[in-house]
Amino acid sequence: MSEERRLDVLRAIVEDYVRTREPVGSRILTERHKLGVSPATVRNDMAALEEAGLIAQPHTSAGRIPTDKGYRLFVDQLAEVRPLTVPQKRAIETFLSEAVDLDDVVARAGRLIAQLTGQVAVVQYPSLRRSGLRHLELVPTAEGRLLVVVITDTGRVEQRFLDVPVGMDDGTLGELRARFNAAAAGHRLTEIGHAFARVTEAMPDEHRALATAVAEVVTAALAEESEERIVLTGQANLARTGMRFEQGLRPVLEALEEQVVLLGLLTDMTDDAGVAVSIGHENRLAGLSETSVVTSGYGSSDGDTVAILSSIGPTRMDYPGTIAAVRAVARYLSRVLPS
Amino acid sequence: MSEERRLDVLRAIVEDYVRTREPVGSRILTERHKLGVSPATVRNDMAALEEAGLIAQPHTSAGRIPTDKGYRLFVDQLAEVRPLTVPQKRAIETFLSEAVDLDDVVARAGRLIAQLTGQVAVVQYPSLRRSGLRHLELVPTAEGRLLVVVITDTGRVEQRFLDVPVGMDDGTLGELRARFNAAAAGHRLTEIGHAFARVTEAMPDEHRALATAVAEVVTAALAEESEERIVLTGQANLARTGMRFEQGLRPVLEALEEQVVLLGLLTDMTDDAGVAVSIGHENRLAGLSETSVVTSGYGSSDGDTVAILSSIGPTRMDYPGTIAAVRAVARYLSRVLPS
DNA sequence: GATTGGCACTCGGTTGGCGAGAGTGCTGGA
DNA sequence: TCCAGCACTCTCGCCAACCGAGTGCCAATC
Repeated sequence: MSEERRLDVLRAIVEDYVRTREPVGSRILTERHKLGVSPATVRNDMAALEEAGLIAQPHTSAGRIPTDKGYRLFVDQLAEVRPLTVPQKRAIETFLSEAVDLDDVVARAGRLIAQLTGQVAVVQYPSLRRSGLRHLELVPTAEGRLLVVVITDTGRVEQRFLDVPVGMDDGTLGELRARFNAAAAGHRLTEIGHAFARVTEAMPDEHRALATAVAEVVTAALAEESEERIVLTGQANLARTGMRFEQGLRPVLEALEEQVVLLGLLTDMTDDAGVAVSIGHENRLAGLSETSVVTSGYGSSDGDTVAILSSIGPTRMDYPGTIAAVRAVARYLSRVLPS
Repeated sequence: MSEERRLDVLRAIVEDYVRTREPVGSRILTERHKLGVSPATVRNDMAALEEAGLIAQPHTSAGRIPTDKGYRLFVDQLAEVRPLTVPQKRAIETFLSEAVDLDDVVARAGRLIAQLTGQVAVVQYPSLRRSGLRHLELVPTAEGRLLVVVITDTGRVEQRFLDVPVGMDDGTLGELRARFNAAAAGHRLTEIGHAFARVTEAMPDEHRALATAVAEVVTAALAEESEERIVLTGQANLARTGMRFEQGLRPVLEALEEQVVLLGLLTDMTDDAGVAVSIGHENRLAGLSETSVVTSGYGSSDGDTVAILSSIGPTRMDYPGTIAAVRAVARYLSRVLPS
């Protein structure tokens, strides 16, 4: 009993099931794939594969479908890389380069992945970690409310509201802004705290509280780690024919709305710059136990993974195609994004 | 045949159908509502209502369900306002006031509406129209790429990428930034164009092109009308039991992803500061023909509608409750947002 | 020993028929 | 104008029977 042929059978099962979405039996298998053996032989192999936990049958007298473990083996050893077509690549490049600002780049990347894979795309924004302060702006809004705008040297912009005690005037604000900006110029995050402290100390007593509050907000914004935003695209794809889940769409949609948890899942998965795949129950999120997640970090110039983009679909997904799409978009993204 | 009772019957049908989600017949109607007449009489009224196109029966020998026209009449004349409970109001207030920045306010408003109505919330961001320039920042990113950050005096922040010819240095950028900021100070949008023109003219020849490009991007960003972003929340609610649509979720999800069209729908609907309801086929979007949209603008201090928030659910929705929720959140939002 | 053909068995899905229940429209009487 | 009664219609759920696909096993063959 050839071990190699058994894997051929597994590959055939996965490919057929992904395509037809129906349990595949021994007869059809021999008809559609040139295995060179009879159905009976395939049946024996199938029995062995089932013994190994790689395939299962939904009920007696139905064909076999791959288990999570089966998909795992397929992805790790059996799947062949299927590069995108040249037109596809070109489309990615032009579409991304037309982006008008940072948010737009991210949104477009999401749309690309959703389109290419026919699934849901999840893109996680660059985080602020290790950012320096480029500029600080203070904008009074409603009474007693101040909008603090922080621009980092990586090009990220953060906004924060601040409740301020009454009795501040434009002049004070202008002075405060000028001093903070001067103090922060060229400093890294770690040093900004000290620089700001010196500024607040130098302020006249009546404005000290305000200055401290602003300093706090700014450093908090810079240090904030959870300030990673998530963008979802292509949720309509969930309703496409063939996206049927045993448990229905509900757990999936709910899981996708749990942005914080989702974020954790993505960051945990993405080990380095490569593409990672998490299959079915491998996902910690219960709602995603019928789905697989394909992620890739896109790195900054210094090799660190600053953000993640991914595609989520049923475990019965086209893994080679999805992996190729995610990887391609990630690569182009690394090129376009600010270092 | 009393006209008044006929409307009572319609109201009873709408309320019952919304609650039970099942066609309602004459017998049950007389049992659950104190109409003071017999089923037979109700049947006559029902026949009249059906004649008027206000109700319909899915098939013979089934109860009646309201038509779009029936819902319209219900909303316009029959529905009683049902104010939120005090705890609900308090929850809205605290939750919104905890927002940390502008994006957060919008996100929280969406979550509130989704939660309160159990439907999908759509929030449209403030547009930039008529904004003045507060500050301009230029951040070099990847080679040949410049990030232009525009902060308006309404507290909105916009980012744009700009491809620049090689051969610019930090000094030039700094000077450019300083000059533009000085030129824009205190000017309204209409005047900024002229101010910028003077700046570019005054620049040395070798930097004139760069200056012109920046000026263009900034004015474009300020003038941009389509720069209205949309945030969706609570899509998981679509999968809740009882959100069944004849045509399935697909057209709905697809319509929700068509952000541009959706935006058009919302802006068309929202006439002024009040709450507007669009029912079923009244929506121009075919995908939303089984849904109703409840919108409210939230206004700036000068009374203009700057943005819109809305709740989308099946035509068979709890109109009084949804209207109350949307209106309440809109009101609190107007209070918190920058003028 | 691996492979194969044959065969009995299992089981899910489909079809068709039947009865119950709900609701209507209509008619005649109060 | 309202109401009670009655015949009619249609959907839904249920049950039984049937069909087909697929399996597992066994004995024969290469």
